[in-house]
Amino acid sequence: MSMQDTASSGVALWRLVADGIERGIADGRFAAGDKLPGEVEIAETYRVNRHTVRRALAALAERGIVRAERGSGTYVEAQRLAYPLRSRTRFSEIVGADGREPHGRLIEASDDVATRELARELGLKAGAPLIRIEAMRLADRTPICVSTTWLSAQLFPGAGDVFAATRSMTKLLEHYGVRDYRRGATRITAGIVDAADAARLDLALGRPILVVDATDHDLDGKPLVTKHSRFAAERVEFLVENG
Amino acid sequence: MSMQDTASSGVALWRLVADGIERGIADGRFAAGDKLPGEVEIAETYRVNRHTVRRALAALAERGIVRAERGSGTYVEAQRLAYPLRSRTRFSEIVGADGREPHGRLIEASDDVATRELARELGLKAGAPLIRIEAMRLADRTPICVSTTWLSAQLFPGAGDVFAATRSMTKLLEHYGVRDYRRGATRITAGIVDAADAARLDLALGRPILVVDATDHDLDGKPLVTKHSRFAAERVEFLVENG
DNA sequence: CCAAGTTGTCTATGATACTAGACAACTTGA
DNA sequence: TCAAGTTGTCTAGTATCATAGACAACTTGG
Repeated sequence: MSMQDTASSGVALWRLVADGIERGIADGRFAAGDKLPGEVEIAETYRVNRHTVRRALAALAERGIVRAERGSGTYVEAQRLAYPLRSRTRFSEIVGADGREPHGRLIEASDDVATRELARELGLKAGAPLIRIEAMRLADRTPICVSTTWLSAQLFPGAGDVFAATRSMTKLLEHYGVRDYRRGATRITAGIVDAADAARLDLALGRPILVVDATDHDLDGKPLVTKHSRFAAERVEFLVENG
Repeated sequence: MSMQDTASSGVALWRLVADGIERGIADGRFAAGDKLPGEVEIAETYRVNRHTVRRALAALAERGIVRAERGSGTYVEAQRLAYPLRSRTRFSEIVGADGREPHGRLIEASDDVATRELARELGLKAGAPLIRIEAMRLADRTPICVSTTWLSAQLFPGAGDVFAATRSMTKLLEHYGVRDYRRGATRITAGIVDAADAARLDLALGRPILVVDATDHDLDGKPLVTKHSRFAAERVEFLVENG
């Protein structure tokens, strides 16, 4: 990359610096509100030009993770999104309650057939036609999670197009006459982001994710959709209420 | 990166292609000796210029993973290094037996103090002075593992310098009069490569590693060194003899 | 031998990445 | 008020990244 590199790795220097700083924030070395070291000092620790540091900080500022104040310093903005797990969980409401702006984005919609596990979750027979929606959710400009959602193709024909238009699962269900729904049991595990999700979540390489599997039901308890979501672990914390 | 990218990710296109191909090899989609698709076909599947594919293949060839034959095609060279786990395990012998050239490289040597666990492994008291050696091992030009080795600073004064000169743990021990040694119990687990090791192992992002913890003893059973090694899982397979 | 398909090499162009130095604009604390 | 430290902006030069097209050199199968 730079002149000094003996062999280019294919990863830009500014990205390495940005990942390093983001990691420092994720690890708690820099807390929300903290002042980062000066650009010159960061440049010295990473042994790069100050402009390269500025590129890295600009990328972080673009995502709302840090905020530069001229003459004063650069400060950490990032805060983990508090994500309460209740039976009535709406992404847009959670993000809005945090004072941030929710966004949805469709990655891909395709036809699929139910595996035995999916069929059990959705109360269908194995092999039943499904619609698979791959989507992404952001708070302000920071990607929060990628999720794969399956719905019955018979109950929700053309669901992919509806989601593309509304970019909201709640509105999609409304479109088919579902006025309210509840989340059933939620399974949470952890893992490491794979290459595809890393690119989508704009996540530093090799970082942990929270994996959430859940099925939403209507008020009669009939399964509507089942989801497999991957959250950037460093950008969210799940809150489980006791009692 | 490219003109078509809306936002540059900081990772070069050729690196994404190279990682994709290496992943294909690691996953077994391309076996050793197989012919890869033609450069034009690869360029189409990744939607990049043929020259970008050539850059990716050159990087893989540089590491001995593929081999190009003019007029014919590009073939997979990579083969997992068979790594027998015996009480008498010498990296250089294993690699040599595979017809490849072993290399050692010192990353860092520093002073350290024994944690309770390290002290127990080495038969010392907690807080005892240690020397910590961070080293890397390669077969031909492919990195195989990164390992952290701890030795007693009292038994092996200046061990860091000796390792830097000899680049071999066996020779280091010989330097202090240890003629032979045996490996004790070996603990194997798996994990995901962290950012630092990923860079050192030149490993595609988010890939699994084999984690090996072991302590070497002299012939009287006295602990000499204890190691924490991280192997690129896709480049090695451990062989455990039964009986 | 020939045609098709492969890798190797060349030239060319434009966009990015990184470094370097200088100075402006601003904040903070003494 | 002033000096020191901070971020913001500008110009400039070199190297890398990626694309594009053309053709050479070679292998393979018929």
